[in-house]
Amino acid sequence: MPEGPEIRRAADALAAAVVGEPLTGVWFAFPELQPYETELTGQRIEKLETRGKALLTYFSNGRVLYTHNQLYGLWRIVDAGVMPDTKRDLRVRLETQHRAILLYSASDIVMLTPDALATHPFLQRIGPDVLDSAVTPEQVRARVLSQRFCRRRLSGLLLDQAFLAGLGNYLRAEILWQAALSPQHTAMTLDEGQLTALSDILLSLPRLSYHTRGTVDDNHHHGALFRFKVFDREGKPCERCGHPIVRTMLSSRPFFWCPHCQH
DNA sequence: CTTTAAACCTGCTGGC
DNA sequence: TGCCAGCAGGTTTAAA
Repeated sequence: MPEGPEIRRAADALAAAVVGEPLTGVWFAFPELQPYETELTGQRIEKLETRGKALLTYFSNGRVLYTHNQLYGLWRIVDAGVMPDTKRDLRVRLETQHRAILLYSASDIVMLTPDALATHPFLQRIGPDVLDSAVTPEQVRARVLSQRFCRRRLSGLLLDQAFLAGLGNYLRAEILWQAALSPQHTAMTLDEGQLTALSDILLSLPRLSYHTRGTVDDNHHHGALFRFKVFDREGKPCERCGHPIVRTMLSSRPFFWCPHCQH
């Protein structure tokens, strides 16, 4: 159940485990990927990168594996030869001499080439990645105000990967709380101060989550350093004003906020 | 054009 | 204990 920071964390851990080592075993569950098992064996994983919530695994023969965890995908790292017991369905296994990386449950897995990345239906459509250090608050501000997005309510806008890639449902709630904004705003109803705060927090909060290890640790257990202020805290007191956090549905997703101090 | 709803996908939780 | 409905931190598509 990952958003941008959790996917990037997973990518970091996977890279540390297998990048640069020759692949001694390659296994795919999906029939359309099985033809690649032979050609990838002996190759190396050169790097793993994230684009929003998508993860790209680059192989030394020029292939690129696109994976998206959606709600339920799970990457794991194990010692070579180990097959952990789980009820989940294994989809990808990439093994080196010492370590193997396993992808469970994900249903959105495609083999591409670097040239094909630009035309992938998801990658071609997503906006700037909030974890891309080249993206600045000024750029975000301009994007919020652009003709394309300025009429969208923040409740839906922040979930739209075409606006900014990597945000998800917990970040939506946490960002709007941090900016003290109602989800009903559009860019056109924000004053200068609100606009500046929002543009800043849209980047700083995902980056904080990433740098504080996200909401789950590298073994996908809860208890990491990033603490929710509103998400999943219905009824608990708002840390800013003491009034109870409210749960509602927005854009067909659970939304948590403090109606008393988010305006 | 924007927003909402439903579908798809898979795993987990809770109620009966 | 077993089964099923409903839900989830996602995305796409259709409908309103």
